[in-house]
Amino acid sequence: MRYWLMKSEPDDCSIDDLAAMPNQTVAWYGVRNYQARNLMRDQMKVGDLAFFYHSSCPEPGIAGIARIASDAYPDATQFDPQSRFHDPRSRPEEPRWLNVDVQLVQKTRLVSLAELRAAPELANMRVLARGNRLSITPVDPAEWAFITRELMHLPA
DNA sequence: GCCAACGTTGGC
DNA sequence: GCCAACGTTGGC
Repeated sequence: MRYWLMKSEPDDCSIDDLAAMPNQTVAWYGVRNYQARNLMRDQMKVGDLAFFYHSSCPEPGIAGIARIASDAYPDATQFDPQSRFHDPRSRPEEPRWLNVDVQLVQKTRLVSLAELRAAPELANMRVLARGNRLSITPVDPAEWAFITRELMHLPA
């Protein structure tokens, strides 16, 4: 089992939006970066856990925990001309973009980006690396354990 | 709104 | 295949 961090703009889909979805599950649509797509396609497995991260907002940080709830499958928005994620170069017989489904495990207190940066234990965390722009990054088990136990105060 | 950093595009 | 120009991300 692997751990992940997935960025979402709360204006688009916040942790509370996720909680309000049927089954508390949402398709992680809109990924238009090949590295992030490949991680979903090749590395993610149903049952993996992910930090749900709020980005591009007044208080960036981890807002909850989610579970990968499906394998990767074609992202419907790429074929929707009304969608801002529409990709006219993608063909239904050979879809370019994929998404997984993500299900809420629990909302947590907001662990801010500043807190993450301040922890020496997280110095090598991928999402904190200089210039990182990937919206989906792997999280080491030790980093996961540190954040959930020491910052979120969840039982091990 | 600024801007650093990185990804993508497209001419050659 | 190179690489300059352009677009996007995302914190501040």
